[in-house]
Order: sequence, then C-alpha cells, then structure tokens
Amino acid sequence: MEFTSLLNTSLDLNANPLRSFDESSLLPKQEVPSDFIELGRNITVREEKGALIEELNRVSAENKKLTELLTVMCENYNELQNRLKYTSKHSVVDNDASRKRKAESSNNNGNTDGINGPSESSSSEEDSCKKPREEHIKPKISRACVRTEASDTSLIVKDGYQWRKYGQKVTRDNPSPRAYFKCSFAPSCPVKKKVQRSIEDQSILVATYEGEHNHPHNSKPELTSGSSRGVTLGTVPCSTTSLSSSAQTVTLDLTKPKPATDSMRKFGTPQFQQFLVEQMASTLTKDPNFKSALAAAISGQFLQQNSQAEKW
DNA sequence: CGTCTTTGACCCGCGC
DNA sequence: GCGCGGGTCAAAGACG
Repeated sequence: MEFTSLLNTSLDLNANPLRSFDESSLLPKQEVPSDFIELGRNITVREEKGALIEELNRVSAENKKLTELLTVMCENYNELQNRLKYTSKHSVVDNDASRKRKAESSNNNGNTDGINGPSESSSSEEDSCKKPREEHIKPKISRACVRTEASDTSLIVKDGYQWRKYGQKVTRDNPSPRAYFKCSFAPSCPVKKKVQRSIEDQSILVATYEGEHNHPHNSKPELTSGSSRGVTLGTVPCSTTSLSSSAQTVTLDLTKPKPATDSMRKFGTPQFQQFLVEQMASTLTKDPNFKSALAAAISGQFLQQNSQAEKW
C-alpha cells in the first residue's frame, strides 16, 4: 500500500489558521470608535489579536514541523513496505530441514499411527506435490556477526526475540562450541539460530538465522534489559565480515556501550534532528495501529475544519 | 511449578 | 557398509 499516494502529506493540519483569522479579525479595524469605551475595547481587542496572532504563528510553525515529520514518516513507511515486499518475494514459507526429513521418513514408514493416520496420508499427498517446489526453495538464511568481549563465554545474542537453546555441539572446524536455538516466542515459529564464535576472532559471535519469524517482533525486546548474560544487538555497524555470499550478513560491534555518536550528542545539530526524526518515524511505522491512528487524526482535522467552515 | 539450560544419546546425510 | 560429523531430542537439573 503506497501510503503517500493515499495521503497528501502536504496537507496543513491546521488549515492555515492565519488566513481564516485575518479574514474575520480584520473587520473590527475598519470600525471607527465612537467613544472612549469603544476605543478601549478596540485596544483590548488589538492586544488580544496580537497575542492570538503570536500563538497562531507558533501553531503554524509547529504545524509545519509536524507536516515535515509526517512526510518523513510516510517516506519511511513506504521504504519499509518496499523492503517487506522484496523480502516476502525472496523468502520462503516454512522449509525446516528437519521437518522435511521427518515428513519424508513418516511417508516412508507409512501410516503406522492409527490416530494420525488420515492426516498423515493427506499431508503426504501435499508433500508429494510440494517436493518439486521444495527443491528450489531454501530457507532464508541470514548471518549476523556480533562483537563481544572475548572473556564472555556465553553464546547468547539478544536480538529482541525469545530463543530457547536446544543443543550445543563442538564442531570439527572450530574449537568453540556451537549453540543451537529455536524461537520460543511463538510456538509455531520455525526460525532457528546457530551461534558460534568466529574461528578468526574469538571476540566475534557469528549468529546464523534460518527461516523467518511468522510473528511480530517481541513487544518487550531485551535490548534494554539489565541482564548481564549475553550480548544485545545494537545498531553500530562493523566492517568485519567474511561469510558466505548467499547469506545476508550484518556485523555489529557490541564491545562498547551503545552511546549516541558525537554528532548525536549535539542536540541542536541537523544530524541529531535527522536521527530523532528517523527514530520517531521508525518507531511509529512499526506500530500496527499507526495508520489507523493517523487516519483518525487527519479525518478529525478535516471534521474540525468543516465544522469551523460551517460556523463561518 | 513452569520454563529454561545443559548435555549425552540418537538420528541422518555424506564420503569413502 | 561403516565411520564421521552436524543437527536434534529429551531427561535431568537449575532457576525464578
């Protein structure tokens, strides 16, 4: 859904209050005071008018800022939508290798289970239809390199999802153990994660994600948790990467606390404002109720304008 | 008591 | 067929 195509982001939420104010408020100027009481009243009205103009100027400026924010948010929303479309095009549904293995083995064994017999047979028919497709579709695999303290022996990478460790192995090519995690946030989520220290740099944890989450991101991510165990994914990019070309790779440096950059510390700088705008936009666009709330706000403004227009 | 982690056993694919 | 290695299972213990 192209959000900006549906919504004119240039709309003035306050409907240019200065104009409507001037049209109505300039009328008293033309009046000629007939006596001192009338003169005094006009002075008070002028003062009031000045204050109102000042406030309206302030509101207009605020309005302009909000409109700009809205434009940025809509751009971000469209960008996110495009990314979502792209990833959904290139992703797979559920192609867990072990499940496939089990399904195949159950097909070979036949229906030995009397209870699950009918469903098994129906699923085997589905599988036979799916087989050619499954050969072409591979689970979406992405990798993330996380820089941690070398002394940190835990293989926990906190990325906002809830993981359950179900195994650990020492592989041949790497003396460091490899930990296996399943997403436990949603029972049916097929996503698995492998975490192992890089053989080249023991301070780097390599997390390999298989599949895609079929549920929203954890509403209470552990990004800010005070737990001392594990490391938390941050947003500081790191250039170290030497992984398979087929996999998406993100490398993060988490050895340092995640402070704002120097430019971000200067609150008045355009970079910091841009950062703020991006943060706000991303936060808002992640909210599933954002669209409806925005639409309600805008329609509310329209209704307000209409009622004001009717009054005049 | 429910959930999570640990860890040895087991399963399965693959190369020889 | 056999052994190896990666991946998974599941029982037991830890923990809140």
